Amino acid sequence: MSGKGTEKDKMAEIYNHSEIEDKWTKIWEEHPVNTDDGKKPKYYCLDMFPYPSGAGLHVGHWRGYVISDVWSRYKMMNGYYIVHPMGWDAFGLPAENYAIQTGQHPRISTAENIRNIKRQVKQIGAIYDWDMELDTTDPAFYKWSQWIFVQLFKHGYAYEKEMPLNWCPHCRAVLANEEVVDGKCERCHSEVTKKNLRQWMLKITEFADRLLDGLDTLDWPEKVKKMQTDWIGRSFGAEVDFKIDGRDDAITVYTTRPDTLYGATFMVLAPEHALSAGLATPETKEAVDKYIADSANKSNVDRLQGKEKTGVFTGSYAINPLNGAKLPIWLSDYVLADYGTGAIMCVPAHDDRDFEFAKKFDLPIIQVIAKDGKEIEDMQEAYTEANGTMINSGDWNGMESAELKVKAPHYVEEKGFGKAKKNFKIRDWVFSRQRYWGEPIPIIHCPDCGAVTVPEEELPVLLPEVESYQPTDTGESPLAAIDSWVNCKCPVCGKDAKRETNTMPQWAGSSWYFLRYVDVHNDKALVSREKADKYLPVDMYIGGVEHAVLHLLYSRFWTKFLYDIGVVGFEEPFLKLFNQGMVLGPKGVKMSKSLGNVISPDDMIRDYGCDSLRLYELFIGPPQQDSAWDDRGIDGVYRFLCKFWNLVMENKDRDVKADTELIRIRHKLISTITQRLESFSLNTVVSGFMEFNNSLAKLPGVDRETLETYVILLSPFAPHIAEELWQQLGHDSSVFKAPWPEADSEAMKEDTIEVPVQVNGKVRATVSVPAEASKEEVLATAKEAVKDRLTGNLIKEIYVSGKIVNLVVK
RNA sequence: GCCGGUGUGUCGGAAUGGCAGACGAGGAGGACUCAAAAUCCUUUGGUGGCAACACCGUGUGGGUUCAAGUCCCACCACCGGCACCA
Repeated sequence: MSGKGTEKDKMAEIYNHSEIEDKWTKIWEEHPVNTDDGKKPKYYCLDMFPYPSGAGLHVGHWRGYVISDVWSRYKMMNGYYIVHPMGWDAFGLPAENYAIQTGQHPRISTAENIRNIKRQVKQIGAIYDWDMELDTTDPAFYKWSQWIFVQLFKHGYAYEKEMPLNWCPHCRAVLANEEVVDGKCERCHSEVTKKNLRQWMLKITEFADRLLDGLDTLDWPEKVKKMQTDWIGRSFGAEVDFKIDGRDDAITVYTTRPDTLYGATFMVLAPEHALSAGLATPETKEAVDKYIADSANKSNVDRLQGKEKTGVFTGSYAINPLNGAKLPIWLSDYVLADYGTGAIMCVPAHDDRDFEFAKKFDLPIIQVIAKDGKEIEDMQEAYTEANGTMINSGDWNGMESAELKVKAPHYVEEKGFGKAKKNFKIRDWVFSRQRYWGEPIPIIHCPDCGAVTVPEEELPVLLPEVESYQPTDTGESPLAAIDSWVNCKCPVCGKDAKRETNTMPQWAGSSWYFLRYVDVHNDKALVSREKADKYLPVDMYIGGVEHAVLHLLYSRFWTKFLYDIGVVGFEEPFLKLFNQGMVLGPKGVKMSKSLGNVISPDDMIRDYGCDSLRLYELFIGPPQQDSAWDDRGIDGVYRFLCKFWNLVMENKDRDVKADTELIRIRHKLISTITQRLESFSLNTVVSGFMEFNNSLAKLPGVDRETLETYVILLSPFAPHIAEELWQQLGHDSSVFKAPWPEADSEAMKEDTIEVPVQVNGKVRATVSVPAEASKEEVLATAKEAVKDRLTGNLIKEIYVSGKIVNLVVK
C-alpha cells in the first residue's frame, strides 16, 4: 500500500505520449508556430495533395507528409515563413463509382471521406496552415478551373475533335493515352477498345519545346526529367517527298536519318494513311483492302511489339528524289498513322525494324555507311549507328555520317524535295470525360455561333443534381440527360443552345491547385498577382514518383500558359522535386486492401504516438527508396524516445558542468544532424540521434546547454516530445522559436586520435596519438606498435592524416 | 529490346577510396520477478581454435591502387519506366 504513491509519482515521470501529444496539438492550434510577419523570406513546401478515398490513409501516405513537415520545420527554424498547405483532390472516378454502388451522392461520400482523412492528416502533427485548405470539388475552386479553360479556349489552345479514342468498356469512359497501360485500362485493367467520339483537346503540343527546355532549369531527380523528356520525345530530321511513280502526287515521309537516303529500298505506309487504299493496283486491291480492314480491327495490343511484322505490297512504286530509284510501296501496321507523316522510307541496312521487314519479305538491302571502314558481307543485323564514312551514296560518298546527319535536312531543303523538321511523340491532351463527377466544361454549343464560352461573370457552371450517375453505353455524359440544365441560350446571339455535357478529367484541379493555396479565398482572381509574386512558386514539392509524367507535365503546361497571359510571373511551378519511396507491406509487397496487409497509422498512433511513428517513417530506410514495414521496427524508435525523455528529465535539474568532452559531443551532434538533414539522409539522422543518446547516457551527467541543443535538434522530427521537454527545461516560448544551433568546428576537435595501423593493408594495431602530431611522429609510433611484423624491407609508408597508417613490407 | 535503379549479417539498413556491418530489429545468455510483461546488462557476419589469434567475407569474373562495398571493364539477378516514335 505504501508503494502506491511512489508508483504513481513514477508514472508521472515516464514518457506519456498521448498526454503530451494531445496537450501540444491543442496549444499549437491556438498559437501556431509558423507565422508570417511579412519580413521573413518565404519557403513554399508542398505535398502532393491526397485523393480522399474511403479507405483513408495508410502509413505509406504518411511518409511523404512526414518528410515534408520535417523539412518545413527545419526551414522554419532557419528563419523562413513556410507556405505549407494541404487540400483535397476530390473529383474523379472512384468517388463516382462508389456513388453508383451505394446510391449515395458523391458529394456526400466525398465530404465524409474528407472529414476522415483530414482527421488522419491532422494526426501527423504537421504545421499545415488550415486557413489555406482547398477542395477541388468546391465551386469556389472549380470556378477557376473553368476560368482557365475559358482562357485556353480564347487563346486557341482548346479545340474539339472527332477522333477514335481509348474506350474502357468496363468503366464506360474515354481514357487519355496516359491512362492506358499495356493496352489495358489503368484503373480496372480491362482491354481498351477504340470508339469515335467528339472530344475536347488541349494543345499541349504547342508547349512541347518549352516543356522540354524548361527541364534544364529544374532541381528534379534525373529519372523524372528523363521520363518527361522521353514522353515529349523530340527528334530532329527531315520531311522528304517521294513522287509516286506514274502519278503527280507524292508521299511525304519523316526521317531522322536523311543521311541514309541513298540506302532506301522500299517505302511503308500506315494502313490508315490517306493514300493507302488508292495505291493498290487491280492485282493487289483485294489483298490491300483486306489488310487495311484487318488492321482497323486489331486492338492496340495486337499491333504492339513482340509480334512478327506483317505487311502487304500495294503494287505501286515511289521515286527516290536523290537518285531516281524505284521503291516498292508497302503497307504495314508497324508504321504508326499518327506519328510523323504516317509514312516512312525504309533503309533496312541501318534500321532494325526495316531490316526485319526486308528479311521477311525479301527486299533489297543497301549499305550506305561503312562500318569499321568497310562494307559488311552477309549482313545479319542493321548497323544503326551514325558512325562511319558514306558509301553507295552518290555525291555524298566519303562524307562522315555523323556530320551528314546534321547537314542532310538542310541539303534536302535546298534541293527542294523536302524540309528540315522536328517531331514530337507527345500528343494533344484529351481533356473531356463522359462522366458526372468532374468540373463541367464551360462551353455552350449554339447552332449558329458554334462553340462559345460561358461568360466569365457566369462562372462557375455548377455541377447539377442528377437522377443517375451511371455512365451511358453511348459514351455520353450523364449530364446530357438533364434537359433543364442542357438547354440554354447562346450568350452571343441569344438563340436556343445546348451546354457542353462533358466534364474535365481528374487532372484539371491538380494542374493548378498549388497556385490557389496562397490566395484561397480570392473571388476576383484565381490568385492575385501580388500574392503570387510574394509566395510562389513552390520551392520544394514532395510526392510519389507515380506522378513523374502526367500530373507534373500538365501542371507545367498550365503554369506556362498562365505565365503567358500574365497571371503569374514564373514559368516553372516546382523548383525542386523530391520523390519519396513507397512503404511496402511487411513482406516487401505493395500494401493493398485485397492482400489485407495495409498498416493503419491510427493503430500506430494509439500504441506508440505520433512522434514515434514520425521517427519510424524516417528510420525505415533511405527516404527516396521503397522500404518494407516492420511491425517490430517501431519499437526501436519508441524505446529511443523513452530513453531521450529519461535523459532530459533526469538531468534537467542537476547543475552539471560541461567538460570539453561534453562540448565536443554537443557540437558533433549539431554538425552531424545538420549535415544529414541538408543531404536528406533522414534515416541516418534518426540513427545519429540514437548513437548520441547512447553516448550521453554513459556519461555521469549532461549539462543544460547540451540538453537544450539536443531538444532543439530533435524538434523537427519529434515535435511534441521536444516541445514538452523544452517547457520542462523552463522555457515559456516554443522550441520552434529557437534558432537552429550552429556547430563550432574548433570545439569539435579531439585532443588525441585513434589511428589504425595497417601492414600490407591489414589492420594490425591501433595507436593513440595527439591530434596535432606530425606525420613523422605518427609513423614512428605506428612502426613501434607493429615492429614484430616489420620483418622484411619497408618499401612504403603511408599516413593519411587523422585516418590511417599503412606500412608496406616486402 | 532500350533507359534508369538496386544487389552488404537472420531482417531493415550504415560506411567524403582509408578499421565493412554504425543504428535499429531479431536471436542467445544473464539480472530483476513467485511468474510473465516491461526494463537493464552481456553477446551476436562465417569458418577454425580452450584461447591469444588466424583465415574468409559487400551479386559474379577481371582490372586500377599502398588500400576497393566505393573507381574502371565485362557479366548475372531482381525492381521500375518506355516500348515498332522511323
